[in-house]
Amino acid sequence: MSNKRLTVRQIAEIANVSIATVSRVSRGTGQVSPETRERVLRVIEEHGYRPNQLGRALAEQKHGAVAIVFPGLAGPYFSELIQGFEYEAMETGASVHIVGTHRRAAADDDVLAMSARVDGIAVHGGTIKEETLRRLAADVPVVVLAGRPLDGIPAVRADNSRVAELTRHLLVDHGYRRLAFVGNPDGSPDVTDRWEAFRQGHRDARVPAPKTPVKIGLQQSDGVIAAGELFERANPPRAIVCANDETALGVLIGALGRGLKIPGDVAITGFDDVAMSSLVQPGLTTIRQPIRELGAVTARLLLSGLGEPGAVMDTVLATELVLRGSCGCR
Amino acid sequence: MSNKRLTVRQIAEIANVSIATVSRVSRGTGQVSPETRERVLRVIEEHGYRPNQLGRALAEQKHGAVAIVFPGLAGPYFSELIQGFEYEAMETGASVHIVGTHRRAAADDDVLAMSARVDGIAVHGGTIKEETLRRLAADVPVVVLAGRPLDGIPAVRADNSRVAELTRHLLVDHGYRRLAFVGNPDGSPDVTDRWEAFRQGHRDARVPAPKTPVKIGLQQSDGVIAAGELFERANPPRAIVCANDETALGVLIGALGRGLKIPGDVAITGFDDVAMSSLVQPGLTTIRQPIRELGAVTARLLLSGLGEPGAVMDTVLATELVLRGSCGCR
DNA sequence: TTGTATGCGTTATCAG
DNA sequence: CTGATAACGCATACAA
Repeated sequence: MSNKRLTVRQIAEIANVSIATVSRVSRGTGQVSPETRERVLRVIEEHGYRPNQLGRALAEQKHGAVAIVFPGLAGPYFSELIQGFEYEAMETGASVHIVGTHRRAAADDDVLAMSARVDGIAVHGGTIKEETLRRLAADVPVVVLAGRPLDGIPAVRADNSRVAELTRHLLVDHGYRRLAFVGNPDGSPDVTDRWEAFRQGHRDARVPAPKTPVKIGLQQSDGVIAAGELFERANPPRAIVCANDETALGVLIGALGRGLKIPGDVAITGFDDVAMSSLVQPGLTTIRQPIRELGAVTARLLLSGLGEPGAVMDTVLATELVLRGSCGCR
Repeated sequence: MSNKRLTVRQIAEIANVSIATVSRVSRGTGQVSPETRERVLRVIEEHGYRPNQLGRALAEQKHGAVAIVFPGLAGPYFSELIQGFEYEAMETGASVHIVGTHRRAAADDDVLAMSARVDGIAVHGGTIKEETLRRLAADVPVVVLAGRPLDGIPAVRADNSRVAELTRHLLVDHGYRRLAFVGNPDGSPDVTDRWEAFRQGHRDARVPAPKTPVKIGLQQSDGVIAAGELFERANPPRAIVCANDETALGVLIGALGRGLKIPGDVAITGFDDVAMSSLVQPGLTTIRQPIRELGAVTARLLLSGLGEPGAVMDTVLATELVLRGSCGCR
């Protein structure tokens, strides 16, 4: 186990060339005569030589790695996001550190420490304090993912304002009253935007909006818990707008478990359009955001060398309203 | 942005000492006189000096990082597993690379490339070929997570055999016949073990077992799809044993959506005991495995320097049968 | 086209 | 207790 690998020097000696030539051959840069290249290549192949990442990193003054920071990893949203990010990063040969803060106390310090190990960091909105974000950006290139630009830090996000359109659809097209919003705006820029759009939709339709959202997390289990609260009310809501599909599915499961009819007794909508949303009965009305693309764009931005004047500071990706059965359509 | 950090040399110059002394002070090793230490410490503090990770890594000949390789990141199972692993790794100051293979073609190569960047790799069962695993283990310490030991490679896993007990419970205590197993044994050691235990349970109860499982993935959406297939059969199963909770929840949602009664029309069981399982109506009967602990034990093993003679080759963590409403209990 | 020599930032050894 | 100095493995400007 753990055989000692050979170094440039040893390969150079065996192939009877200088270490410079070995380096040139192994990384394909500079001019090398065909015969020499052939010979060196054979030795490299034969001994399974691969340049030591540590030495290379030090010489090149770069880690060849980037990091992406999340609140947690649960659910298909993060999975998709990471896939998009990871794939794009791999393309350029960079490896990816994934940091889940899991609302740990030391999370901010961990992220700061991470800055010493990577060439850039993507930070998901709502994971670390703004102050920490600023300090981080002083050490290393940073992109905010699913949040707003801050000072010189660029952001990549989806168009959450479409929730206003969805809300208007429920109020006007279906004529529902007594809507509820499920999701906690505190600490999540996405949820904040969606809650605001929910209220905007009410204003557009000239219907008074609820004063407070049902503050709860973004996982499916949170949705079940929210359902428990909402359906026990004396005057339960006619329609429930959830901050994401996961909670919407949780609410839907809670409703189904109570024998409620959807959308007959209650309409439910989400945000994301994850795989489950088109599979449940009835299908979940939601807003599709290009999650994978979000991750990919973030990675590209991070790896394209930020900070030049005239750089893109805010990238907002389009979203799309997807009408299925759970809102009352069809 | 990206201010250039100071080096040992500059700190040494400012503090009027040698770089050796700065190193000693900054890492707290060796003997330094109180006055000198004080002075150097002040300079370090003042200039916010932190040793460059690249230089340190090269000098110490270690990366200070470990990796954990997964098939995908979807679902609470992986989230929990990673949390357990990450927390334990952070304790020792190591950072964590998370690699999702996402059934990519180049996954094996990516994992191999990863070996040049870390001090150890935990590989989840069913992610890469055995051959790749062996080559990997030649380069770097490896632990198999949720799989079986291979050659010299140790494994950490949960006791899947308890599925036999669960199966027996359904067959004997509840007297169900026509059970189905949902999950694809190919490529997942855990599912293989559970499928085998399912058959063992039938043998124990002297009931003929189904010849084939419903081969499908481990996500909730796969469960919904499985439900579609199972409930369309001319002779649908009386009880469904799922390879994990996610698929079980998917099946349950599919059943609920069709208006089926659980457990009246069909009993459903899972494996894992994720948060959702105690929240759905009826509660999901399942087998609890200590997911977080699984991750933690793996990290500890990986960081404790493997490979000595007499090392632990196989760690099997206990699981527990959790009876709720979905199997017919209560 | 090829080789020599230097730098990258630390840690660690060995004299003093 | 402190300081020179040698690794660590690679990339690259500069010479030949």
